[in-house]
Amino acid sequence: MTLQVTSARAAAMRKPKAPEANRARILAAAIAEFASRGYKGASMDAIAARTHTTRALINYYFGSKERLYLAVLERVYAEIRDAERGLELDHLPPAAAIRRIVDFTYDYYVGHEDFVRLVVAENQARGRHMKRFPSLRTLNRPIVDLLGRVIARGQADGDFRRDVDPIDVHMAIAALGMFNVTNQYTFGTLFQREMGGKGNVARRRQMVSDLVLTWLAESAGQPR
Amino acid sequence: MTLQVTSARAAAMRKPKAPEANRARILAAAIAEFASRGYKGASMDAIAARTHTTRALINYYFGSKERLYLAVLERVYAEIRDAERGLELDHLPPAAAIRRIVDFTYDYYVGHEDFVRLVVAENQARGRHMKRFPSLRTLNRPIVDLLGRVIARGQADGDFRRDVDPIDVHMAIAALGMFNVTNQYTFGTLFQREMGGKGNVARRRQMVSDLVLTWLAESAGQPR
Amino acid sequence: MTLQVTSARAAAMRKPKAPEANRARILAAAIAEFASRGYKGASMDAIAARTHTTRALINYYFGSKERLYLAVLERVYAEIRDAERGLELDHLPPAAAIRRIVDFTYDYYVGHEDFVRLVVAENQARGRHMKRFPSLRTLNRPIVDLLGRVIARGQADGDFRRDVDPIDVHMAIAALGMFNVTNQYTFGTLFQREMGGKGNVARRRQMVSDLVLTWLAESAGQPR
Amino acid sequence: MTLQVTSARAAAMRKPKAPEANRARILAAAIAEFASRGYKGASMDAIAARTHTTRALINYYFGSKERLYLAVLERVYAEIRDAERGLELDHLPPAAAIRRIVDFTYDYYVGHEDFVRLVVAENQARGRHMKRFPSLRTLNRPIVDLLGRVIARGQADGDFRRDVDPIDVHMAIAALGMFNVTNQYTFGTLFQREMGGKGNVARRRQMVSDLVLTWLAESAGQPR
DNA sequence: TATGAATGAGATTTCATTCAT
DNA sequence: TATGAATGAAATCTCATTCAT
Repeated sequence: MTLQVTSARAAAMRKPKAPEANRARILAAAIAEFASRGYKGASMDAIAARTHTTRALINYYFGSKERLYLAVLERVYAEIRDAERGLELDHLPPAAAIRRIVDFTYDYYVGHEDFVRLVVAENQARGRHMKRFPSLRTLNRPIVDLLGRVIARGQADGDFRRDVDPIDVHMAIAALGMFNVTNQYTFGTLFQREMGGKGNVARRRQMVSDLVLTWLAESAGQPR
Repeated sequence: MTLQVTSARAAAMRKPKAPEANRARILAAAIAEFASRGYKGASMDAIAARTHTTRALINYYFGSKERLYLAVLERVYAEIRDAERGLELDHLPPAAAIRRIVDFTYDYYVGHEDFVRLVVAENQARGRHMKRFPSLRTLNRPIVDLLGRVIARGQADGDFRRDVDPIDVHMAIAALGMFNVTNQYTFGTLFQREMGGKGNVARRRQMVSDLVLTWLAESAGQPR
Repeated sequence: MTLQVTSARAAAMRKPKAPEANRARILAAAIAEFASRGYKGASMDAIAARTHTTRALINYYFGSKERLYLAVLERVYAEIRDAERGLELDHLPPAAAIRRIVDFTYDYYVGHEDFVRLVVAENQARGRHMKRFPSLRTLNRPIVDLLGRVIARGQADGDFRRDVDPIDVHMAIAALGMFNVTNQYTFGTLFQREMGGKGNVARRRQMVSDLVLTWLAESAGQPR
Repeated sequence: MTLQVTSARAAAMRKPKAPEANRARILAAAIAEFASRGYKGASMDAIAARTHTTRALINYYFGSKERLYLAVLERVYAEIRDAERGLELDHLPPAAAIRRIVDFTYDYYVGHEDFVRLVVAENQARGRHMKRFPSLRTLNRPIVDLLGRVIARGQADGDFRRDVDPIDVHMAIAALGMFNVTNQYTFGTLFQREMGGKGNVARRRQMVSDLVLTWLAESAGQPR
C-alpha cells in the first residue's frame, strides 16, 4: 500500500517462504472475508492485509478474485461433506438417528456461520459461480444417503410413513436450521427472539426434531 | 476529470414532472436494484438510469444511498404487513386456518422474491441498518397475532397441543417457506431439485402445512 | 434539502416575512461562514441552514455566491472604518495617542477574528474580488489620516523623527497586530506561545507600542 | 457513469519510470497547487495533470489528499529550517547579525510565497492538520536559537536591553516580514502601496531592522 | 517465485445555479 | 416575492488487475 522509495533496489534477494503455507493462510483469510462481506464487498486488499501479503501475490496464486472465491466455496463444501461422513448412525434406532442428524446439522450451522453466510451469498448471487464452474456443480452430500438409510430402516420397522423423499426431509432440516442463523438479525429484532448461537439453542433445536419426527411418524403402519 | 474551465454554462430546459411520481418510481427501482445486487452492489447510477433521472436527483429526494435503502426496507416491510392484515381467518376451522396462513406465507415469498432478498441482504449485513434506525426496529408483524388467535381456538377445541408459542410456529413456517426461495440456487443445483417458483410448488408447500399440523396435533387431548 | 411530497400543494399562501430582516440575517450568517471556511469552502447550504432559508432565496437576494461574498467584504470594511472614525485622539499627547491607536487596532483584530480571516482569505485569493469590483477598491481607511495628524503633532513637538510615512506606521501596527491572530495556530504550536486572544495579550500588545514608539522617537530632535 | 459491462479489459502498456522522480514531481506540484488554492480548493486532478500522472497514482504514493498535504507541509518547513541552519552569524557584531537575520527572513518570505501561503492556509484551517499529526507539531526552528545567541552577545556588550525573549523578537520579525507578502493584495489596493516583491523592497525591509534594533537598544546600559 | 509500480473504471456525494410557478 | 424541483459538473477515493523485473 505505502510506497517505499529505494533508490537502488536490490531485486535479487527474495525469500520464498513456503508457498503452500501462504496459500493456506490466504484461503483461510478469504473464507472469513468473503463470508463476512459477500463477494462484491470483500476486498482483495483486506485479504492481503490479513495475511501480510499483497494483492498481486494473491492474484499470482489464485488468478483472480473470482477464482479465489471458487476455491473458498469448494473448501467449505468439502469440509461439511467430511463432517457429514463422520456421522455414525447405524447403531442407533431410526428415531434416535434422526435426532442425531438434526442435532448435527443444527449445530454445524450454529458453529460454522462462515459456511452459512457463504452459501447465502452464493444464492444471493443467484448461483452465478456455481453455475459457471462444473467443479461446484457435482458436489453432492453424504447427508442425503445417510438420511435415506435411516428412513428406510424406520419404514421397515413400521415407525415411519412410507411416502418419504430423503431430499425433502433434508430440505426441512436444513431450512429450519439455517433460518436460525441466516435470519437471526431481522427475526431477532422484529420478534425479540435470541437467535443464532444465543438464547435457548437446545430448545429451538429440539423443536426441529419434533417437527420432523411427528411428520415422519404420521399415519405410519396405517393403510393410506 | 477534465480541467477545462467552463466559465458560464448554459443550463438546459428543465421539466418538473410530478415529484411524487418521480419519487415513487425511484423507490420502486431502488427496491429492484437493492434486492438484485445487495446494498454494496447496488448502483445509484443504475437506479437513476432505470428511472430516467440522475444520481443528484435521487440524493435530493432521499439524501444518500443509505437513506434510500432505509426507505426501501420500510416500504417492503409495510407491504407484507398490509398483506398479512388482509388475511381473514375467523370463519375457518383452526387446521384450515393454519393451512391458509402457511399457503399465504409460502406464496408471498415465492411471489415477492425482492422482499426475501432484501431481508436476506439485511441479515448478511448483520442487521446494521435495522440496528441504527429505530424506525425499522419497531416493525412488528400482524401474522403473529393471527397465528396466536388460531392456535388458541385449536387448543380450545382440543385439537392442538397446549405448549405452543406462536412465534415459534411463525419461525417454522417462515423458515420452511423462505428456504425455498433463499437457497434455491445452491440446493437446486446440489440436489437436482426445482425450487423457488419452479417445480412442484404446491407439493412442497403442502409439506410445510403437514409438518406444522402434525406437530400441532401431537399429544393433543392427552394429559401431559 | 429534504423533500416533502404534498399531493396538492397550495401555492397560494406565502408569508413575506420582512425581506430586509432576512437579508440582514443572511449577511450576518454569510460573514461567519465565509470567515470560517473561506470562499471556496463556504457552503450556500450552510448559510441557508443558519438562517432557516434556502439556497434559492439567497441567490434571489444576492444574485450569486460571489456577489454575496462581495457584500460581506463591503460590510466588514465598513464596520472597521466606522470604528476607526470613533477614535478621539486630539486631546491626547502624541505618544499616548499612538498607544491608543495601537491598542485599538490590536484589540479590534483580537475581537473581530471574522474580519481578519476575511481579509486573509481575500489575500489568499490574490485579491481577485477586490480587483474585479470597483466598489471594493475605493475603500480607504480613516486610520491613516488619524495617524498622520498624530505624527505631525509629535514632529512639531520635536518628539518624533521627521522622515515618517503614516502608511508605513500603519503597516507596522497592522502587521504586528494581525500576526497575533492570523498565525496563532502555527506559531502557537511551533513555539509554544499562547496567541490570539489567549495568553498575556496586554504584554504582547504593549510590545507593539514600544516598538513603534522607540522607532518614532529615534534621532528625534537631532539634526539629520 | 456508464453502465456498460467491460467484461475483459485490455490493459495497455505501462512504463514504470523512476518512482522516486515521480514522487518528487508530485510533491513539487502539490506544493504549488496547495499554496495556490488552499487545501479545499486544490484539486488532485490538477496535480495529476501537472505531473502527467493520475489521481490513482497519487493516492497510491501518498494515500489520500490529506496525507499529501501533510507531506507538503513537512517539506516546506524542512526547507526553511535547512535555510535557517545555513545562516552564519558568529563573526558579525550583534547589530549586524540582527540585520542579517531580518534580511534573510524578509527575503525568504518574498522569495518563497508558496511557503507563506501554505502557512497562512494552515492557520485559516485553524491548524487542523498540525494538531492532528504529531510529526508536524515537533517542528521547531533554528532561527530562535540563532536569535537567542545574538541577543545574548548584544546584552553582554551592553548594547541590547536586558528583558528580551528571543521568541518575541522572532515574532516581530516574522510578523513584519509576512505581512508584506500575506496582505499584499488588500493592503496594496487600499493604500496604493506596492507590496510583496514589488516596489521598494529594500526600504520596507530596512524599516523592519530599524524597528527591531531601536527597540533592542532602548534603555540598554541603563539601570532598569 | 514474487512484487512494486501503475492504471482505468466506477462509485458516491456535494454544490451552485436555474427554471417554472 | 419566494420556492420546490431539478441538474450538470466536479471531486475524492476504492479496487481488481496487469506488467516489468
